[in-house]
Amino acid sequence: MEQFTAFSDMEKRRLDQLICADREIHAPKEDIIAEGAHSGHCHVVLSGLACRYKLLPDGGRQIMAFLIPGDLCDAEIFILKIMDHGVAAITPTTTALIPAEAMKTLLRETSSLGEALWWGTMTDLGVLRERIVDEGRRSAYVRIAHLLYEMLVRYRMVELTDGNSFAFPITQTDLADATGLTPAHANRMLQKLRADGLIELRGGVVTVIEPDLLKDAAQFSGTYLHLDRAHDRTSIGQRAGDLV
Amino acid sequence: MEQFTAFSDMEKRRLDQLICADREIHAPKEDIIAEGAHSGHCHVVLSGLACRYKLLPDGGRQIMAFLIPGDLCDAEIFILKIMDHGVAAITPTTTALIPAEAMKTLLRETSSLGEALWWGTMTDLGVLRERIVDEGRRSAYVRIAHLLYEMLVRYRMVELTDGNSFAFPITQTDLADATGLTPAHANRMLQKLRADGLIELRGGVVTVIEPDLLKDAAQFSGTYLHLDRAHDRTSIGQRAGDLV
DNA sequence: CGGCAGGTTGAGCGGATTCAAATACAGTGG
DNA sequence: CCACTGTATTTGAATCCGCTCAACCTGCCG
Repeated sequence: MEQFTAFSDMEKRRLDQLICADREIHAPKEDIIAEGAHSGHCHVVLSGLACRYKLLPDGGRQIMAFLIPGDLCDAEIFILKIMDHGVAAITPTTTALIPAEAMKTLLRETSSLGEALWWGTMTDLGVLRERIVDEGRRSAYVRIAHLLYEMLVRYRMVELTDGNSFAFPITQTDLADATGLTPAHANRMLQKLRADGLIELRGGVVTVIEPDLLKDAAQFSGTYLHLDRAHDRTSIGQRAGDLV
Repeated sequence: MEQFTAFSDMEKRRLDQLICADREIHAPKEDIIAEGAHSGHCHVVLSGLACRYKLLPDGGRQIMAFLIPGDLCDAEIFILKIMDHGVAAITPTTTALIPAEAMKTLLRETSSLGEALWWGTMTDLGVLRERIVDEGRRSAYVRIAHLLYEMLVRYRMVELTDGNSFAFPITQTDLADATGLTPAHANRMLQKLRADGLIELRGGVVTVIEPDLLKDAAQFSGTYLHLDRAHDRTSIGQRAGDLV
């Protein structure tokens, strides 16, 4: 959230306080929030990797978003009765629980935090729209490239990259579920990306060998991530803004 | 927005006041807001039909959402610098302009309106996620059925249906751009829907002949529209909730 | 050592695309 | 009232991307 605006010390302290209060640890494949659930608190990912997903009548699964540290799992809990989708851990994941009440009052009191939450939600909308473009109009090869490049940018934002490498330990089945492909085809496209020398993929670590070429291959334009408001770009995760 | 919660008379008056202040009329194919733009006010659709879209380098177009009366075109204008996508009129469309300032102060003053805006945004997120499932995992036939059924429900919410008919004068090219298909194939699937006796389509008016069958064919589950909060369902557009 | 999950590979199929031409249709001006 | 024009819809045939479904391989863990 701090991408959007600088927080005052007091605001930071309040956030820390909320985050430290209560935590959960989730094992891989475990639901953090199930579809149809309504809990009294909000989950924030502190470490690990999770995903939003929906199951289909025919047994298929569609992953709609990956959640990395700093992401809010269920902002809708403020307002809506039930979750219209599930959130599951992919790797072991720790989350902080913030009471919905606390969140609501927080929004009323301070405007910085409220605006930051709006920014996060608006950015989520942008990411979803981009994914629709992906699945609607881009080829399998481009889709995978796009997903990987987007994850590189997002991991940079939270300073979880090592150069052009980042830990992204998803199975190819997950990748397929996220891109709307079959595992077999996702595999072939992944191989092509490697053969083209754009990326490397070993032991759950993605290394982008040619960021510029990958960006081109992905037809990536980062405006939808709205990093332009970053208050101090030089300090933000090795300048994620340079990638967009 | 009134789907979510009843407004007080004062709140209604304030809304009316804002909406009456300033208006725009847009011709078909005209941009209401262009990609990359940033205006100082928010657009609300009063009549007509518009769409969110993105253009692709290869000349293709992806429609990400249809906007019907009552929908907000550019909620992001509060927070974000620029639009990451465009909004264009499909039929002649009138919009009300609300100064971003007025909107911001409105949110701080009254909590009902603020929550309603959150509800609208959260619902938008849900609709986008459902579209991702659509394009990722559903066949062309199901996709078209789903889109049409969703529009039936949404038009009911704003009481713009006549029985199971509603005016939805989009071209098949638009339909194809929205579903991620080619016009030729969209046409064929549309014909199949008609041949199967599920819908009728004449002069820009969609008539759903067999709502239940269409819903099944669409694999539709309306939870993502979050109509459960409707404060007085019997009064809401011929009970749109009954369709979900 | 066996079991299992994930990754890789191949052959054949089919849904959706491409591209083209034919047809319907509404609006316009003669 | 009818040609004329441009746009939208319909149809056909060939092609291709991505799917299906199967077998096979690899590494890891008990």
